[in-house]
Amino acid sequence: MKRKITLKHIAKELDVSISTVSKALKNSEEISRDTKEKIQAFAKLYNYKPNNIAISLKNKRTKNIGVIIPDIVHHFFTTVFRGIENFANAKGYNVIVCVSDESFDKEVINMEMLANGSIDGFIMALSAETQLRNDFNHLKEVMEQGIPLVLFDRVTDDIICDKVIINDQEAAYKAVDKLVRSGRKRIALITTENYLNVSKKRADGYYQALRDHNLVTDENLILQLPYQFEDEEKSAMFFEEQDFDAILCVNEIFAIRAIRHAQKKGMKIPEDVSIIGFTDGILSKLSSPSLTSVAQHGIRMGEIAAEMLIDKVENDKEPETYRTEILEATIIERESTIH
Amino acid sequence: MKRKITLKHIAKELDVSISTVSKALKNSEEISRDTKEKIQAFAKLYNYKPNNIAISLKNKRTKNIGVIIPDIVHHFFTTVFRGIENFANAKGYNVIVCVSDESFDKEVINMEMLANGSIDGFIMALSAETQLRNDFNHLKEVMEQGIPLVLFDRVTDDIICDKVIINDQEAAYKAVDKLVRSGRKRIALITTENYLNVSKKRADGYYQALRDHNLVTDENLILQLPYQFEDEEKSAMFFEEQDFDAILCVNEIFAIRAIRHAQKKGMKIPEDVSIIGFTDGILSKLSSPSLTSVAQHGIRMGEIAAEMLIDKVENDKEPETYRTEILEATIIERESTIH
DNA sequence: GACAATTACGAAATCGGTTTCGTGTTAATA
DNA sequence: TATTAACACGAAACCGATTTCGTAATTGTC
Repeated sequence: MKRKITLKHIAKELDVSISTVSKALKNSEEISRDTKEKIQAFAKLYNYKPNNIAISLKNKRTKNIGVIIPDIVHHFFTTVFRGIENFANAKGYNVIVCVSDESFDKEVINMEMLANGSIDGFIMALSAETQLRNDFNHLKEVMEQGIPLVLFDRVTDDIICDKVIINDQEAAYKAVDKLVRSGRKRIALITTENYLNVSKKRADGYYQALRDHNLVTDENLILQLPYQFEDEEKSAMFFEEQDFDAILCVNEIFAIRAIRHAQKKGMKIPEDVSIIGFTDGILSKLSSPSLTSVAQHGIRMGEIAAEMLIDKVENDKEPETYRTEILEATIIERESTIH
Repeated sequence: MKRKITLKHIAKELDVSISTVSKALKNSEEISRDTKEKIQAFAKLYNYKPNNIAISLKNKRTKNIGVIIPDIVHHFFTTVFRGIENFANAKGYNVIVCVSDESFDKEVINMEMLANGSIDGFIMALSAETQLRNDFNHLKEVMEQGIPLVLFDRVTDDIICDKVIINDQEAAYKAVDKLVRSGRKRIALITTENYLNVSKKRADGYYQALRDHNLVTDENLILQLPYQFEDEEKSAMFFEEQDFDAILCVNEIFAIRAIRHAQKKGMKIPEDVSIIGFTDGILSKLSSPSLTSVAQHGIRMGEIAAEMLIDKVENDKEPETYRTEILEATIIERESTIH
C-alpha cells in the first residue's frame, strides 16, 4: 500500500526545502529551471497531488458546497440537485448533501455539522417542519457568521438572502385559467396543509383565477392532504362526494393518485375531468394518461442557485446585496387535459 | 458579522495558553476546576465550535464519505443514497455526492477530486461506460492508497473489495418462474445492452428459468434498449411484430413503457399480458395498472454499504478481508400480473 | 527542613500545505 | 577592486486544532 506522498517526502528525497518544492510545483519564477524540472518530474512520477484538507485550512476555503434538502427521494429536489451538482462541479466544487427529512431538528443538526468549516456556503430548501414552526434562527446564525446562503423553492421572507423560486402563484393562475378556457367550471384543488409556503402561493393563484373568471370558490372542492403519506380514506371520500370537472394538484404524486381515484370512479380523463399537476417529473411523463403539468425547471433552478452561491463565496464584496431570482414556470400539456 | 471564534482567541482573551484551552474544553484532568469552568463558560458564551478542517488535518480523518453514483434522478440510486445518508449521519459522517452521469471520465475526475484527502472512503456504483470499457484503474489506485471502497449494485469482479448486491440472477429466475406458473408460455425480456453487469445477470436468470421449464428461448422475444433514452421506434416495432403473453423488464421505466405500448396495442394487463419490472420504486406503486416488481431494497443496501465502509474506515485492521453481501430481492405482486 | 510527588499549566511539534522575507552566491557595473 | 543587483533557495510563520513533554509551584512525607 503506497501512502499518499507529501511535499515533505519530495523535499527530503531531492534534498531541497519544502518551500522550494512548493514553489517549483507552482512553476514559480523564483526557482531555477533545472530544479523545477527535477522536482516536477519526481512529483509526476510519484503522482503527487496536494492534500485538499491542508489547502482548505490554509485558504479558509473548502471548495465544498453544503446542500440541505427535505427529501432525496423526490423528483423535484433531485432535479434541482442535479443542476447544483452540474454547475458546482464545473467550477471545481464538491457537493455535500444532507437530508432534513422534513424535520426541523435534522435540519439544524445538519447545518451545524457543516457550518464549522466543512463548506463554503449553503444551498437549501426549508423542511416542512421548519416552515410550520417558523423558526429560522439556525439560518440567521449561519448568515451572521458570514457563510453565504441561497434558498430555493421552499423559502421564507424572514431571512434576507439570495433566493431562487418559481412564480408559483402565477403558474397556478395560468393552470386554472387554462382549465376554465377549455370549458371547465368546477375546479378542485388538491393541496397540502397551508403552512407549506409554495402550496399557499399556488392556492392563492387558484383563488385569484377563479375570482377573475367570476367562478364561485367552493371550499368543498379543496382537499388538503398530508404531505408524506396518503390519507386514502379522505381522498376516496372526496372523490365520492364531490362533483368537479377539473383538478389542480400541487404536486405530481397527488395528481397521479387523482387519476387513479377518478378512473376508479369511472370518470374519463380528460373527457369528464381534466387534471393538471405541479412538478413535471418522470411520473407526469410516463403515467397513463400522461399528465399535463407545471414544469418547475429544477435543473435550471439548481444551476442558478449554485451560480449565486459561488458568486457570493468567491467575491465577498462589501455591499451586501441579495436578489431573488424568479423562474417562469411553464405548463407542459399532455393527455390529462383538453387542448 | 461575528466571525468564528478559535482556540487562539479564547486563549488570548482569558490569558492562558492555547493548550490549556484545548484541554479545558475536553475536560482534561490536567486542568484545575476553576480554569476549566472559566474557559468552558467563555466558550459556551461565544458559541465556540472546533474547526472541522483543522481536526481533519490533524487526525487524517475527515468524517466524510464519498458517494459516486451514475445518476441521481433515478429512483433506485436515490433510495440507496438515502440508506447511506441515514446510516452515515447517525455515525457522525457527512456524505459528499458526485454523479458520474454514466460517464467514465466524470467518474475518474470525481474520484480523483475526492481522493486527495476530502473523504475517508468511497461508496459507489459503476457508471455504464466504465463497465463497458472494463477499465478500473481508478478504483485500483484508490485501493492501493489504502482508501476503503465499497461497491454496490453495479460491481465488478476485477476489483477485490467490499460489495453489496442483490441476487439478480435468482430474482429474475423467480420472476420468470412465477410467470410460467401462472400459465405464461411466451415470455419476453426487455433489457439494456449486455455490458451492464446487472442486466446480464438478470438475463441469465431469465434463460435459466426458461430452460428449467422446458420452454424454448426465442431471441426475437428479447428487446435490448439503450439505457438512457427511449428508442421509440424499436420498441413500437417490437410490440407490433412479436407475440408474447408476459414481459420481464430489467427496470421499472422499461416496464412502464411496456404497459403503455401494450395498452396502445389493445392488450389487457394482466389478462393478455403479464408484466414484471425491477426496481420497486414510486413508478411501480403509482402506475395504472400498478406494477408487479422486484424490490431491490435500496435503503437496506445503502445502510449495509455505509456500515461496511465505516467499519473499514474505523478499524483498518491488518488482515484485509473483503466480503460481498447479497441481499435477497423480493417480488412485490400488484395488478400487472395474475396471482 | 530537605526531598519527592503532585498539580497546573505552557512550549513546541505536528498535520500538509502557502507565502513572506532573509541570505549566500554569483554576475554585472563603476 | 569595491559595490550592487539579480538569482536561487531556505527558514519560519501561518491556518486551527491535538498532544507530548517539560517545569514551576505547591503539597506531602519522613
